[in-house]
Amino acid sequence: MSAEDSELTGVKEIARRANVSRGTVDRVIHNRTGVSQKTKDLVNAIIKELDYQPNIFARSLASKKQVVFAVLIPDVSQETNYWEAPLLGIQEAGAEISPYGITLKKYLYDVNDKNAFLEQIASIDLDGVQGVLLAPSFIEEAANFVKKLETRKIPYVFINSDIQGHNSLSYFGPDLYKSGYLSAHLIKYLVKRGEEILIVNISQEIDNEHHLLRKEQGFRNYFIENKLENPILKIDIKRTDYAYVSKSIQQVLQEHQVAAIFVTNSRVSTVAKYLKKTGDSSRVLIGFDYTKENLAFLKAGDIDFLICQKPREQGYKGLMALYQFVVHAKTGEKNNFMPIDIITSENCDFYIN
Amino acid sequence: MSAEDSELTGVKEIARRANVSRGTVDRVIHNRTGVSQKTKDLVNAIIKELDYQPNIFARSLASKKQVVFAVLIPDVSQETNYWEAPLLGIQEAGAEISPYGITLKKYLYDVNDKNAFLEQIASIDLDGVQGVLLAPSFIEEAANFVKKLETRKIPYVFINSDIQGHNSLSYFGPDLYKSGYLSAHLIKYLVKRGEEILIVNISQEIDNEHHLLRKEQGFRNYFIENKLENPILKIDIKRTDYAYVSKSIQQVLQEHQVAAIFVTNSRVSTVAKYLKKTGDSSRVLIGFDYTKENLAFLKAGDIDFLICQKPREQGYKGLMALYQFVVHAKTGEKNNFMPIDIITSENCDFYIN
DNA sequence: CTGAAAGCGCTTACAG
DNA sequence: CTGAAAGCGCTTACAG
Repeated sequence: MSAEDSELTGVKEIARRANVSRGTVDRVIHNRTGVSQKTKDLVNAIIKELDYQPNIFARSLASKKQVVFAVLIPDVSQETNYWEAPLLGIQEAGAEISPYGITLKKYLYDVNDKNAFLEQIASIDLDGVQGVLLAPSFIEEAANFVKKLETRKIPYVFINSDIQGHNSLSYFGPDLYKSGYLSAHLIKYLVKRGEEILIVNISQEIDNEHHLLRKEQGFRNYFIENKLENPILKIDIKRTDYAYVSKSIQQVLQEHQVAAIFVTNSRVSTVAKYLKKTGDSSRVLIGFDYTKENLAFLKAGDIDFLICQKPREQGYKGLMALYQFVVHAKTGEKNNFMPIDIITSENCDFYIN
Repeated sequence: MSAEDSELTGVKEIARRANVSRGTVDRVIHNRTGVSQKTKDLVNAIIKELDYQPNIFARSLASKKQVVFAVLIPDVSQETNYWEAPLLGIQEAGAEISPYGITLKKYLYDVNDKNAFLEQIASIDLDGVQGVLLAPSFIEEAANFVKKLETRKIPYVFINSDIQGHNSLSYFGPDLYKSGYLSAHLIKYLVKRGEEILIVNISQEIDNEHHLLRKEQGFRNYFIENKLENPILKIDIKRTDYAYVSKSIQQVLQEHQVAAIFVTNSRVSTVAKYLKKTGDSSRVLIGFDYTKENLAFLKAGDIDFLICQKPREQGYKGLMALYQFVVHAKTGEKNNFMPIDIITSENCDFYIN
């Protein structure tokens, strides 16, 4: 029995059937050069017929090659500790898979500095990298980078936001459209008929394909689909410092009677800070992310709702997906949208990323 | 360099230093019999000195032994599909670790039938089991079982609820006290001063150490700590069928002016069904778990809040903890309390276990 | 383009 | 109580 079983599987059996050596089978399996097309075809046919699954224990034992994954995400900044959470998830997954010979190389960049992003990309030595986990903060630049990865056949996974039309292994992050849509749903409960609503995009990078705009679109479409007639204003603020943001907000609020403000990212704390200063807390304020700044304003009642989308889990699952693919040749779902958690001052103490 | 490195590690090096064979080192590592105390001590000292970490690839390649985990949880019943979620998480983790030679054996029991629980326990062949994941639904019986596991040195992990004072490897589930506490916090917002509140425990098993009582305690303590003067009634219903539950509820509601009802488990749908039938929707109703029955009543407005505690994740993480310990000798946190998610009709469509 | 042999770091019989 | 040898299923050099 067991002798029979063992004959029916493994490189040895493939070699026996193909009448070649195990070395040659190995060459075919790993797509190495130096095998005649004829032998290659034969071996591949047998591999298929046997539904051969390599023994990953034997493989990693024999090949002392280390698998290296590059991680390209924003650094924690003074303005926000948002990226602490994905990094934590990445480190958690990294610790879990380190016994299998996987090493991480981290490339952290300033989310407000496109050049820093490009510099980090340039500093990655792709020769030694079997996979990349990245947050494509700068869309055009990230798109160029992943094109390079594709030609080199290096798999990559997006977290936090994705770039549509690219061939990533998978994506772990919000369904941007839906989070905007849900925000609108929440705000609907809190404004009266006809009251004005303000959408605020705060980012140095706002262009046609930016992901904030996909949230905005979801938000607007909720009102359209539900035939709600509240006027929707919007303002794009292209600097993130408090002075600039507060001035911009002040201006709009002077000119309009705004009942609710929807900030499309974690910068909501900057707006909250301004509103708190004016002492006017009559407006509803909704934004994103469980950062420590936002949390303080949420607890103080200056922010009404925070929408969170499992930043830790994005990092954890993103890296695991890369591992499953590279080491076990397993592919999961391509798009993995995180749940949309609604955090209020009531449940915030119990929230876990 | 590399020759030097390889000399400094592994069984081979330990054997060399101890002046014994690799076989003997192996015997010591696995605590097998047939080694003199002197040799044992010497080898152990060297293992410690070298901080020896076995190569799990080589180990599983050489030892064709399969690792088996037993999973002992309730079956999905007609009354509730709650246990679908933990099972899903367990299967997910099972698929992830199956390449490492881990097999699961599932023992599902009827949550209303203590004998079924005992029968399943009896049918587990502990000789072939390296770890157990269990939900200790029947406390005394489960306690006896884990005592047996302890004498046999088989590690076990609790999910969903734990038994205090036992030496489980870890626990993944709610902080029962806190979920009761948070429920009280929510209800506080929804009742007026002095209005009566009803606590409902529905379970065939309600005794002094039952976990529903820990929720009740958290609930009561919130009111005490915050010096709220709402009268709190409570009723223990020891059968789970609709006819019996509805009659019990009817009786209390006839005698008391109840403004809010807190059901301490997923049976809240049974209460919702009754209230819906009476056509009286003036009372606030809070309960637990994202079952399909509860969800329907939540959407219809018959249940106001559901508290959920990541049932899928409990299963997933519980099994992974067992794996990490048995295969990698890694121990994590002992108590892993799940976040307390508040589900309303607004966000229920976006909830993920 | 291909094969034969050694080796990865363990465990498993078997022999004494 | 202990050791020498073979083997797990792959990959890696080396030789031709």
